Amino acid sequence: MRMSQAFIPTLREDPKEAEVASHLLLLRAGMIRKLAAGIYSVLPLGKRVLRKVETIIREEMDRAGALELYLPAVQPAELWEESGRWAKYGKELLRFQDRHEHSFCFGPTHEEVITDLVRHEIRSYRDLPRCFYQIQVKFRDEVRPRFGLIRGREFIMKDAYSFDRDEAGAEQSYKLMVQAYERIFTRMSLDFRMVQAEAGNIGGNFSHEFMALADTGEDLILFCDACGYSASQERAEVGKTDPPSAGEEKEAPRERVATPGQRTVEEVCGFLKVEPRKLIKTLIVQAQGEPLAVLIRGDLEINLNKVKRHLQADSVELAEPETIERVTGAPVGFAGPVGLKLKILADQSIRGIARGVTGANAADFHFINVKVGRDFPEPEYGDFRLARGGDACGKCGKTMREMRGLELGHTFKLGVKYTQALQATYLDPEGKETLMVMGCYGIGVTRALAAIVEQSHDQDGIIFPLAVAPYQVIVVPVETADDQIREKAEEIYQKLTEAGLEVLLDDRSERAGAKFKDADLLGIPFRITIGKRNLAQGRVEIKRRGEKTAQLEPAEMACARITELVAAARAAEKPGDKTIDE
RNA sequence: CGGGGCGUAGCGCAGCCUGGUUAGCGCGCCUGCCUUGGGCGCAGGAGGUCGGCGGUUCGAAUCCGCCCGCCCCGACCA
Repeated sequence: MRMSQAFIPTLREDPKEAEVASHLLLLRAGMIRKLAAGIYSVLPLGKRVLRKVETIIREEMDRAGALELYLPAVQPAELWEESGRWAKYGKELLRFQDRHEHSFCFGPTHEEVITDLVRHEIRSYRDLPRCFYQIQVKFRDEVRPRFGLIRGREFIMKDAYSFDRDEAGAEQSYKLMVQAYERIFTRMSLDFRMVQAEAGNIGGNFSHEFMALADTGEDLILFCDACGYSASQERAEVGKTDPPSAGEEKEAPRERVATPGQRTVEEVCGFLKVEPRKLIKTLIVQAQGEPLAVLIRGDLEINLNKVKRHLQADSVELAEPETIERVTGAPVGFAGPVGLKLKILADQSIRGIARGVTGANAADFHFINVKVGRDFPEPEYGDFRLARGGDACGKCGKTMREMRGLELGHTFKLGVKYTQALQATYLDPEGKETLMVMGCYGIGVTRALAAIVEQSHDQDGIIFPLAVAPYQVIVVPVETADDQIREKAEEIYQKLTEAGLEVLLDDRSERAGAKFKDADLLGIPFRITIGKRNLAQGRVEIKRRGEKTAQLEPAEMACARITELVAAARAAEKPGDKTIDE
């Protein structure tokens, strides 16, 4: 492609709306433009990259035996009512009506539609297993779209759905997808980790996230270097830690002290001059409407997912102030376990506290010197805390590290959640109606593009991995007015293109500096520079984007050399088959 | 939804507090010359509902009210 014919509106200055690298550089490189909050146009250069990302995904999904199809983006409300999600999904679901006043939504995901299709079309065990996928635009009306393509409202997603005869088959399908995912992200040269995850809105009983490591990532991931355990913060289990104060301090009689207006951990600690870790924080939660108390050390945060899992409840949320007042007899901020007539769960962190501080279940009063087991019965212990770096690993007890991550993909073992709701059954060999067992697997395609840029850029712009670069080579004639230079550039451009490479020829009559700046900004992996002095000696310059120095090559060797370099770089990016089978 | 910030030319900004000819600057864009190894120089030029509506005033980009949009933090979330 000749740059004079292309449409690559690069920006010299930073658009003020962009703060993170991927957003900024994709805008500056002329790959995307914003239409509205969280809604972007993808320009030709960006589209080329996106297509490459999609191609990698297609190749690996096909290799895993998944079948590509295309499902409607506009979906009838009835289907969502059948699965129960019309009521449950909330405001993220964009709903609207057609001219007949029938309700529809713009699909944020496609479990309902695919399950509907499959229940009508698959009747026999002979037709199973099957895995379908599509690459398509989704819409989720996010509360807060941000960071450009990282969290858009409209975005492109690859979603796949597997249907199996039984749990064992579903596990096999899941494994296949996980392997495909590892190959996909490896081929994109992404630095990623697969972590255990919470299933969230999609549901199901088992799930992993694929996280690109990035400081701008919105999620925290926890790792254990010792045993390899890795999980999202929402999910990460924390091992038993030593009792924080047992043995250190003698017990003392419990006392009721006035703490007027001191509600938060911070306030109470300031007022009573104690460390947050001496506090026993008492949270009133509701599990399916049923109130109960959860205790946790004052310096820690609770993870309601863990409470939910422990109780095997469908929903667990913090109680409303009215409920708290009703069950504790005190306004918010003064709840405590002493004398509380509720089921009490406790995080391991409060085990053995001998002189703790708790609310007194009375306005403006706290207890000090509270001893667990003496002043209130030993509660039901569990792991309910939000994991942080430095916490003990839930598997081996060694210390975990935390890192920021950007969710690229999410895999779920759904079980029969949707097949049951929509009655997707098949006849087994004995002629018995049986529910299909389902899995679903998503990849944020547009987000993957953002993640690649996030992980691979420098001061000057993007550094695209070869596999997804919009063009592999950019040919830069330094003086377009010079016939010799122009002709040589033209010749190299033609030859490389004929050799099957994707080449951009900067035939604009810009100055060298401007061309170099743009070439760097766009992140094209290889640059061939043709200048007067070198050409006089029959040489041209070859430079790899991201490397400081360039190599001089005889002009007639340039094409062969580039072809060689591209092939070598391509090979280096390929996933080794070995790394996949762990 | 809570907190903070912003909306003036394609992009980045000044002007607003303290109302007053024709609303400025840099970059980009167009024309010409010059130049050509890291966004060069010179000359000329085009481009504006000052986010919208309403109000105050002789007069509003500027003051007041309402609304809309965007960005950041938080809550939330695949």
